[in-house]
Amino acid sequence: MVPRMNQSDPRPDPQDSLAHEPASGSLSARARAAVAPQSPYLNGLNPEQRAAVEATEGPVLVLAGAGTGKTRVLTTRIAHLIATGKAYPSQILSVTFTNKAAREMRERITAVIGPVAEGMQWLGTFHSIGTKILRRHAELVGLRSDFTILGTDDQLRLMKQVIEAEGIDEKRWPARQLAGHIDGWKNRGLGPDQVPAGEAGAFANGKGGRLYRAYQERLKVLNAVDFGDLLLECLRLWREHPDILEQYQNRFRYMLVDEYQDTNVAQYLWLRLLAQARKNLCCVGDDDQSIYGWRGAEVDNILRFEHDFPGATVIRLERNYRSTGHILSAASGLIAKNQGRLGKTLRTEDEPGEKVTITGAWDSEEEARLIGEEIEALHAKKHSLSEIAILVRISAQMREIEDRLVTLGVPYRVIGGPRFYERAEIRDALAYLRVVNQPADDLAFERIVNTPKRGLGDATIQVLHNHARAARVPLMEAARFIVETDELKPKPRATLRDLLISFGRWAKLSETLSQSEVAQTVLEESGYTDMWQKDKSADAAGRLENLKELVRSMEEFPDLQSFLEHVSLVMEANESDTAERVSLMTLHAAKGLEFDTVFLPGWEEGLFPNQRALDESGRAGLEEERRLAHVGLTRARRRAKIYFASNRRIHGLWNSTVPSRFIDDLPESNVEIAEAPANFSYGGSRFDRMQPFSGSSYQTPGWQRAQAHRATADDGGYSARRSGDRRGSMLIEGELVAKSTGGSGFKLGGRVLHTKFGPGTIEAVDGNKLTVEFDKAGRKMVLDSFVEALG
DNA sequence: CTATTCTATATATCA
DNA sequence: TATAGAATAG
Repeated sequence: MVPRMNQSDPRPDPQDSLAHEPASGSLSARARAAVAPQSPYLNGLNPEQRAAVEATEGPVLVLAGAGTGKTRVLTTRIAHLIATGKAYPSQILSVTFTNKAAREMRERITAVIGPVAEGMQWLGTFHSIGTKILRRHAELVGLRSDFTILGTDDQLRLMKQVIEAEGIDEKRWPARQLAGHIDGWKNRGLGPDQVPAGEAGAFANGKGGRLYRAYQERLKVLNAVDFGDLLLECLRLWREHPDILEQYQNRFRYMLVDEYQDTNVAQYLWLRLLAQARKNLCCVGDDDQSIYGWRGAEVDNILRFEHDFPGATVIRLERNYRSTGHILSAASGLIAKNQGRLGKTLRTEDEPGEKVTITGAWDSEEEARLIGEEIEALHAKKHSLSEIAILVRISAQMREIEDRLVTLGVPYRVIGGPRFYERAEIRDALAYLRVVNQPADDLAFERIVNTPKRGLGDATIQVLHNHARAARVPLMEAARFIVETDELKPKPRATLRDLLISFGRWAKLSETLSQSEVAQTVLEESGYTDMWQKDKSADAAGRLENLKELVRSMEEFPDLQSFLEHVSLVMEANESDTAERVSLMTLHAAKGLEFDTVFLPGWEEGLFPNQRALDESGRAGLEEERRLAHVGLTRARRRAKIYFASNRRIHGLWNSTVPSRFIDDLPESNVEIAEAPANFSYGGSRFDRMQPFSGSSYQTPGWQRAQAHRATADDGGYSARRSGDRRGSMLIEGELVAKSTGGSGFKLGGRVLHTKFGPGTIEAVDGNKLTVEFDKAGRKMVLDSFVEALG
């Protein structure tokens, strides 16, 4: 029954070989408890924190406001459980949301109680723990223990296939949308049979439920799960096999959950099943920091805790150790406007410090400039750049700010960009390795059959698919069959045969070479590395660098299998450089971090609070946005600076905007309005002045787009003329428009200068479109508004 | 089959 | 504006 243990888990488990002492540590831990009744690790905790650590029995909810020492409580509590001998490290289940959090917690526990903490095999994310459990009992839920975990892209591809197989028009009912529904159901712990009839009909005229079921069946055939399944299948396992549930209930003497406000229904059910027996469940969280409702988190879980777990102890941590008085009061005043909260009042013993500043800018460009100037000023006053952060609502805000920082030469780092393992080149490389490791991995196979391009396009794939489906075999096997027939034209047939032979060879290779050598070989022989070396686009070099990094990182793993396992669950960009840099990130990415100075641009209606959140979730959406604002403010230790702009470009078009209602939510005594900058000239947007033209051809999307282009891309002459006097812009617009519509000024054979491509010769003129042979960049089709006549 | 052009679309993110 | 995916031309 209990299949082989996870390979990455070499330590014997006291529960598996019952009544054995763990290898090391526990003796010393108990000795420590006996010798040191004073428990030094408890020193320095405030009374609430200490209560939270010592309330070991029964359900406990710790409401930990921002900056109140939450992590400290969590780690000390675990240390306490171990040091007092209440549980072995292996008997404590400790769940976090990110691997990073798990890693940090392990480190901090180790710092308190020493290497005993290494024995905490059940410290991890919901997903990693779910995986571990599922691998042990895979066959009970219809999987093999070496199942693959699908990433988002594989998931989508699979859903697309399912939709097409059902004969539904994929364009009318996009896979994206189906994925949204299925994710939603999984978040709520609903299997295909439990989806409410009304919702099952929400997709493709009532086929939603059926597609969900078909998708799950396909997953089983592929011996694969998606992220949601890692929890859902655990639930099913435990419900259908109470004896197994009981094993785990007995094993986990104490359970701790971090960031409880972020749990979804499935996670709640998962925890509740486990906690039913012993009830020693301690959840730590902050309802005021729940910002993931859009991906299924239920604030209700935390609001309902006392109801769900009768007799629960609730402990509030309200003493803030991070921010100065004004910042804290501003944040508290803001969040107090929310209805759905348990209620806490953060307090500090720190000085009031600086007030929160609010600065209005003319447009987002000026906003970026002002922020840049302030950063330079702070830097001149010897403030560390790594103690400065700019937190934006949406990542589209980043570009303008980055541009500004680049011009100023301020070093910065973007946190939370595309994850390392989500990058195209990494996913491709992994797909190769997956096929080598598991030839039946159809999704991976399909990803790379024609990457790099080798002439195996849609047509060939279609043939493979037909065979695979008819014979009910993996694509790889179907391919083997087909190259023996003459169904394919000679060329693709030969290419496909070569590829198959290569895969055979690579699979053999992995018996003799180390996995990183195999990877190196595969990437080279497949022509994948070549593909990027030939690519002369700007980011190709970075991609090659990433591939090298991937190969390097493989060396740390015992074999390919466990590497792939790790990779599908974790893998993060290892840019832990400590260089002096300003941090730029979204508010979501900022949760859990803190900085001396925090810039908060874009506090405008529609952007923040975000219109879409309002449209989709009404008041709940607004409250979540407000919590996000609260999170932003509470990241600041000493200075919080809010900005709004009166004009902002959204999807390339300028809109005039209204300051965010959150600005009015701030208590007046804690904020100050920063003086309007001197070169600030009111008098309406230059775009307001277009109004007289409304109804005319100037309102066409194309013209507006041209306007938008001009506003940013066209540098040089235009911006020089514009500088200083926005009122005069009307004339300039007219002039420019005349230039492009009249088509004058550009003649065949004329010389032009383009801001990006440099000088070139005009080869053709078509309205406002020019075909130009650039001296360096080759022939391009460009809009005339991007070039300037030379000579 | 591939390369180019066109067109639709736009939160946030973590496994 | 930027990008991804689809349509289309070669």
